[in-house]
This record gives sequence, structure tokens and C-alpha cells, in this order.
Amino acid sequence: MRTGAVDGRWLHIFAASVRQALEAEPLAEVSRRGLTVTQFHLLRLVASNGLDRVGAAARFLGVSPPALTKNIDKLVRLGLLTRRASTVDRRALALRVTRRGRALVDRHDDISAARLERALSALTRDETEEFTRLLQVVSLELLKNADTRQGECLRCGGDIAPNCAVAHLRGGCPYQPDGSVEVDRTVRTETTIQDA
Amino acid sequence: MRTGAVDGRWLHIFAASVRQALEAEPLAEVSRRGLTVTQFHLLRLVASNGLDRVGAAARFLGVSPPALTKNIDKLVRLGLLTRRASTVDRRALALRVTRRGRALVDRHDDISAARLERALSALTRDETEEFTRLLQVVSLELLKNADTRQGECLRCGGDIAPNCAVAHLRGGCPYQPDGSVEVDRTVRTETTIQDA
DNA sequence: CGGCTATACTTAACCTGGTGTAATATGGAT
DNA sequence: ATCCATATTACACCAGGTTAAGTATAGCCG
Repeated sequence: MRTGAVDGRWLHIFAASVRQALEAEPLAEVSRRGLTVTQFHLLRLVASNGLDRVGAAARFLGVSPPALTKNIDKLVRLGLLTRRASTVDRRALALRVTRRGRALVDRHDDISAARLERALSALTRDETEEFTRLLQVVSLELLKNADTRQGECLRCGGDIAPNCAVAHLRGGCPYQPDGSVEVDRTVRTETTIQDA
Repeated sequence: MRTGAVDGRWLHIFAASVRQALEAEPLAEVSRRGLTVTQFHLLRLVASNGLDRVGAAARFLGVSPPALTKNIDKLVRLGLLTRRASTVDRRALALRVTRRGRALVDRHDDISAARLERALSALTRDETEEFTRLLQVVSLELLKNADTRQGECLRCGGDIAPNCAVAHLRGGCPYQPDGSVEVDRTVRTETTIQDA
């Protein structure tokens, strides 16, 4: 960091550690490197509430509709999702998770939760609460300063949190049980990387 | 998160916010989407200390040597790096950053630092210090529980920090001025994604 | 000193996940 | 009934990744 500026190193190190230890490695373990992170998040999104709008889900996950179609093809081929015609709109389709797909998501989350618990055991109860509060404050400040494409999935882990502050900031989230949100993709700013 | 388990949502949201607001968006702005995150980190690594060992740098950045060769080709073509034969070992090569390449890294870091400063202005000085301490503790705990491939770059922002705890945990880091570290790649566990 | 093994990077061929454009089918408004 | 909009998919292409092989060089050993 430049002289006199705030030291951001540990924010980046923490971000990489979370992605690596709580997302990428558990995924490699449960899928034996057969799934990418985008494919996993598609699976989890379907497991959460089903999925009836490929276009909206593509925007939410940060890829184009044709790209999502290919990933859907793969997950169906692997027996993790099923694809049916929609009963509401015959142009659309309906995706549902299979037992096997749900089991993979659950195993991933179990491994991730165990790792998190071990890591947080280094903190006291008060420190954990304070840490979560500070994470929330800084996250929301960062998101406020970011571009409108922030509508994309933040990979929060998919837990349904009533009164989620991010969903409020954005006017909705597909993980919320009361329906999905259309994401604004008119402003593209993100470079893509395999961000483990 | 499962009932009774620790709530990890904000760790993931924070990780995504940091990657998005402090890395991906500044990079999109300075490179007009012409560089991937891996290419940017290669540029920054060379800007830090030069680069004399493509193989070691490839391992550090988490790609294969042929992949790094292609990325080097692109950065040289864009006028951001120069490639020369090594004077020490004619099998190897030496990479150096150009003025233009260094300017791009500096502009990225300026944008990122400004965004970080704005975000952290929501905290008091004591809260910022406590937050950094907690980020460090939890990061190191997560890294201890992760696989040996942790030798890969954590994208800390490239600031040289004397007595860096991560470098200590790993026995070295190419960003440290006293030389690079060979990363152990015998255990592969990571799935790759553009993790902005 | 010559031969042989190891090492460094690059090339070639291939794969995968992404893109944009177009095609096809359907919905809904007029 | 017609026309415009929308949903998903097919197609062609691209870029970044991989593995295997090639070429040049380093260094060790007999």
C-alpha cells in the first residue's frame, strides 16, 4: 500500500483464504475437480428454490445465457440436475436438483462449516460477534462504492437470512424465498478470473 | 449455514466485495477489460522484483508454465513487459516491467486504495485496528487448515510487509525482497474459477 | 573431456468455459 | 390474424488453460 494509505493487505489475504479454504478446496473434495465454481453455484441456486428463468439466473451468476445453457447441460449429464419444460411458459424451462445434487451441496457445506468452526475457535464469542459486525459494515461500504453490476451473486453460502442487508441494498436476491430479482447488466465492469 | 453452526455468510460476502470493489473493478477501469486477473498479478509480480524464473512464477500464480508463457507473450505484445535472455542461465529468461506497465499497476493501486479508504472511513481508528487484527488471526487459522498448495499467491496487493506472517507460515514469498520461494505443487486441490 | 541426465522454456494439439449472433418456438398486444 | 417481444438453444469462434513433446542448456560423473 502507498505510504500513508490504509493497509489493505489483510483484506486481500483474508478474501483469498476464505475462497480457498471454504469454497475451492471443499468443492475439489466433493466433486473431484469435476465442477467449476460457477457450476457449483448454479447447482446450489437450483437446490435453494428451483430455477425457472435461465436468463435471470445467468445474469445473477455473471455469465451469458448460452454459457449457462452449457453448464446446465453438464450438470444434467452428471445427474445433479433435471431439466423439464415449464408449465407456466412453454418457451421457458424448469430446473430441479436431484438427490445426488443436493447431497453434493450438503457435503460441500458440511466440510466448509467444519473448517470455519475450527478457524473461528481461535476467537472468543465476543470477538466473533465483533468480527461479523465489522465484516458487514465494510462489505456494505464497499458495495455502495461499486458499480451497478453488484447485482451479481456474492457467493454468500446460500443460507437464507431474513432481512439480509445485501438483499435490501439491492432490492432482492434469488436466494430469498420471496422470489428472484432481475439484475441490471447494462454496466459491465468486471474482469473475470478463476477466482478460487 | 446449518442450524447451530457458525454464520459464515459475511465472510463470503466480504471476500466477494473485496475482490469486486478493490481488484476486479479497478482492473477493468485501468485495462479496459484487456487483462485478466492472472495477467495483472503477473505484471505486478514482475513490477515488484523483476522475474527470472518462469517455472517458479507459474507455480506461484497457480498456472502451468506453458500458460504463463502465453500470458507473458500477451503482456509483451501490449508493451507492458520486456523479455530478455537471462545472463545467468541461457535456458532461462528475464522479465522486466516497462514504464507503461508500472503506470498501469500504480493506477490500479491508486483506485483501489481510494476505494478502501472510503470504505474504512465508516470505522473508527480503534475499529480499523481491531478489524485488521481479527482478519489476520482468522486468515492464518484458515491457511493452517488448508492444503499444502497454499503456497500460491494470495493476492495481498503486493505491498512489501517486513515480517509478513503469511511469508513466515510458508517459508518465503516472491514479493519479499530477499528472494522467491519454490511452491510445492505436489498436492492439487484447487478448482479454478474466475474469482473476481 | 565426453557422455548422459536433468532442467528451463516454448511449441503443438487439445479442452473447456466463455462470447455474440442467429434460429426456433412461444406469449401477448393490437 | 399479425406483429413484436421474449426464452432458450445452436452455431461459430475466442482465450486461457492443460499435457506431451521439442529444443537448448547446465552440470555431474566416470
